[in-house]
This record gives sequence, structure tokens and C-alpha cells, in this order.
Amino acid sequence: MPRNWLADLQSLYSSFDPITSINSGQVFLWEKHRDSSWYGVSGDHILKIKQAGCELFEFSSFPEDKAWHRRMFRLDDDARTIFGEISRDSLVRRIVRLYPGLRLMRQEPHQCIFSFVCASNTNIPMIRRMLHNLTRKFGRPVKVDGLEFFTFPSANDIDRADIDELRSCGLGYRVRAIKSAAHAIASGQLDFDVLKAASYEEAKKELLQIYGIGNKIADCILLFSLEKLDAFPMDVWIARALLENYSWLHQEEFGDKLTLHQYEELSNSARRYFGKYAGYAQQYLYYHMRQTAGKKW
DNA sequence: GTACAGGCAGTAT
DNA sequence: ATACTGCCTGTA
Repeated sequence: MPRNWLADLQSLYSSFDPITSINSGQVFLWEKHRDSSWYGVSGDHILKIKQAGCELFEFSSFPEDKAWHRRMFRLDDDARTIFGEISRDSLVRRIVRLYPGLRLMRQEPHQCIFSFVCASNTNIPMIRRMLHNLTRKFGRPVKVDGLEFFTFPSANDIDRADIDELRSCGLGYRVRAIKSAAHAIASGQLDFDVLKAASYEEAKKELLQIYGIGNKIADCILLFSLEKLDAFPMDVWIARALLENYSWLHQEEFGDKLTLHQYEELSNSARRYFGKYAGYAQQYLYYHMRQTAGKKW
């Protein structure tokens, strides 16, 4: 580790870039409009980020919430400590320097659950389309800067929603999974405060009870909305990254598709290796894989 | 036409 | 326990 690494970290921390973060594949409902402003949907709020200069951003929200960006981009976390914790090798050190503005985001739990249930066996443009349709059909219209947006529907909204109307959002066979998740939340079976206070293992066990939530989706929900920064969601991109750069982390060979056992082994090895902020390392590796693969979303 | 996309659950071995 | 298969839908 270079001697000036800690001083380096301080400068990395100050280069926080919300635009990179919202475009790193963890959130789906953000759009760019005229004059370089980005608008996003988070629960009942429409959020806005305007780039006012190099590394200078203005954050606003409708209705007003002056602190939303602190919460959403986890600016209450100590990025310096986190970067230090996950920098276990030259690869992570390199990509933290490469994308110093990238942050893990804190999402509304219900929106996060519906988003990642929609994400099963499809691609990001399709996920965006499904969620966009859901907001238009079941959300509430909000005018911001002369543009029309729709809030994200509540679990109750989805729980009460008509099956055919849900189907018309392009969800396909995911309708059943969306419905079961909505009912679990609306009925109180899933209690976000309880899940946040619980350990990673306990909270994951609860999520896995829900029809339509498996290993990967559960880990995304835990990491992005339930404060489990040690969760390490394992998808084909991350598996590839681990296979190429951390072959010593796993014993057995595996192909493109992971078996249940392989998922557990890989994810848990990565969690042990990267430590309590493993999920942050995952986001960096994921973003780097997508960047180098030239994916546009 | 056919393969494929950031999984999951149900069924068969 | 582990492997195999179908699944909505849109795009290449």
C-alpha cells in the first residue's frame, strides 16, 4: 500500500459523483432531461440533480426534502473507512481510483423489492420499462419543472392492483412474484424496521420465504435497502469477475450458470474476503465489469 | 424463425 | 441434495 494512501483516500472521498452512481445499475427510474438535469423517482418523491459545474451538483426534491441526497448516497457513511476496508488487493485499489465518485445507494425498501423482483431473467432496459409502466399505472402524477412524473406505487397499491392491469405493464410471469411481495409487505409479514435491525442471515431467511425472491434478489434487497453492507449479490458479471481475478476464492470450477451451492460458496467467500463492506466492493467490481464490457444499458 | 437476457420455482433424478 | 426445465416479453 502506498504511503500517501490515506491522504489519497481523502481526495477520493471528495470526488463524489451522483450521476455515475445513479447510472451504475443499482437504480432504474432516473432520466436525463434538458439542461443536464437528472430526475429520479424514490417512493413518493421526485428527486432532481443538476450539474452546476465540475464536481458541483444541486440537489432538490418534490416535495422538499433537503437531506435526501445525504441519505440516498450514504454520505453519512465514512467513505474513507469503506474504501480502506475493501482495498484488499491491487485490483480493488485500482478501480476505486478509477471511479472515485461511485457510491452505493440507499433505496426505499418497497421500491427496491419490486425493482429487483422485476429484474429476474431480463435486462436493464426491460426492467426500466416495467417499472416505468408500474409508476404510470399505479403511481400519482407530479409536475416538476413542467415535466410530468409519477410516484412509485406503495405495497398497498400493488397488493390491491388488478392482475390484468399489472400484466399490461409487461411484467409477464413476474406478476405472481410482484403480488406475493406486495402482500407480504402490506400484511406485515415483512417488517422493514425488523429486517434492518436483524443480522444478514436472519433478514435473508425472511426474504427467501417470499415467492419470487431467491438468493440473488434477496442479496440485492439486503444491500440496497436494508443496511446489510456485507451482502454480496452474485450475478453472472460478478461471477465472471471473481473467476478471472480471484480464482483462489473458490474450490470448484463452474460455468455461466451458478448452482445454489456455488452461489453460496462464492458469495460467502467474497463476504469473508472483503469484510463488512463487501457489498461496496461488489458494486465497484460490477460497475467496472460493465464499463469494460462497453455496456450502454 | 431462433437465441438470448443481471433468476426463480417446480419437478425429476 | 443436485440437475433440469419452463417461463413473459422485447430485441438482435
